[in-house]
Amino acid sequence: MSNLSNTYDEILNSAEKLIVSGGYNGFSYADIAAVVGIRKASIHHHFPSKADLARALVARYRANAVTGLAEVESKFSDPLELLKTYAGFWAQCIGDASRPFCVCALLASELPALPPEVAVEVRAYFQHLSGWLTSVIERGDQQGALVISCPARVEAEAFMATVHGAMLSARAYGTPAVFELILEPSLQRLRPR
Amino acid sequence: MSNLSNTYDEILNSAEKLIVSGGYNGFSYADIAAVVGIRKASIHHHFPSKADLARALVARYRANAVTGLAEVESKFSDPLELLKTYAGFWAQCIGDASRPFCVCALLASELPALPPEVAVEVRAYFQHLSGWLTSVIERGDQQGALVISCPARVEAEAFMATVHGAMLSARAYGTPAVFELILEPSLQRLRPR
DNA sequence: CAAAAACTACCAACTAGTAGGTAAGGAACC
DNA sequence: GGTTCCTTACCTACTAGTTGGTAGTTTTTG
Repeated sequence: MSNLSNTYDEILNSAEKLIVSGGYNGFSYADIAAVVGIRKASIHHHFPSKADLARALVARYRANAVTGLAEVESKFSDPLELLKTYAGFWAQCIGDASRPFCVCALLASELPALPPEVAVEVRAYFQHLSGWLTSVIERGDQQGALVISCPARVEAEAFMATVHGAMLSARAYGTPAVFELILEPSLQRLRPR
Repeated sequence: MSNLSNTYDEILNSAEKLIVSGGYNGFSYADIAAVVGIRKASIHHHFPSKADLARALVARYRANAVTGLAEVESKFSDPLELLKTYAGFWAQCIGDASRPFCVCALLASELPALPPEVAVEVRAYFQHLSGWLTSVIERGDQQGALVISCPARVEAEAFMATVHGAMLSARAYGTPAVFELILEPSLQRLRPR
């Protein structure tokens, strides 16, 4: 019986918003307390240290990604459709500003300054995502549903990098549309003629 | 008569190192003071506020990029060689850990939390780099020295995004080699057969 | 000398984190 | 049914240390 609006999750939700906009050092217990409507000390009850909070946050984020990707895979079987859906998810998140950046992409950029237990979670996210993309692309290649020009693993790493770089550009320019602009040719290249 | 080891530049140099590892909120005047060997207050003599320091830092970074790209362009005329040199520059920086990340790519990720005057500089860096890449690719296309599959501007944005995303992946995995792994097919695709 | 660049000595605000207390809700026991 | 006991979740009040920034003074230097 998980409560939809329990304090634990509300803390993680507001921390996620804050972290997405300013990174690990860009939020404080005081910030979260103000948003959630409790006192600073009460956050320590749920998350003894800031590193605990961030670790839990990234772990939840990663778990959601794992189930999310699995769900997409159960809905579509065409590999190109899978990649399009993944890219489309972010295009929408960035477009409507509901989730304008990937938590793990942001944290990866400041990885050397992160508590080790958080860094481990971030790395695991990258590994899972790249693994998923590799398997999709590999299958697409075998089925002839995708045209690849280098090993599936490399194609997958390049695709993931393009997605993250496109996020960065969209944020830098302040124009969400540039994300789709960049992704379009990447997807086009994989389409069989 | 610019002094090679004046305090002003030393402050910027150490700030750059610190910012590259932990972002805008990942460094403090105290950190810089410890590295440079002066007192905190002396930094305020050169840079009244932290935003001033960061703005000056990114402005210098951007100016170096502008002259650096112009220099590369005066050494090579082949468009593909130019792109390879740019990518190779970062491959080396990441490989020998001398400059493991682009200051502006990092700051772009936390753009919403940046002082506006810093954000402006970051945006200008992106615009210049993407403009340079566009002109190189456009020329390559006209000369037949490059094979492009979408408008030069789009190709340029995609190339820049790939570079930044590859940086992120190299940092996330902790393996510099992944940067070159990702860039290689991007360059290969542009090569005429 | 005068300007530049450093210094000492502060400050208020904020940082993560701690100590100790209170109120509410069950479960266990008689 | 009432009492005891433990747990959860919050609170107030505090700590030690850090943050960016200021005022005023001394040293260095062209």
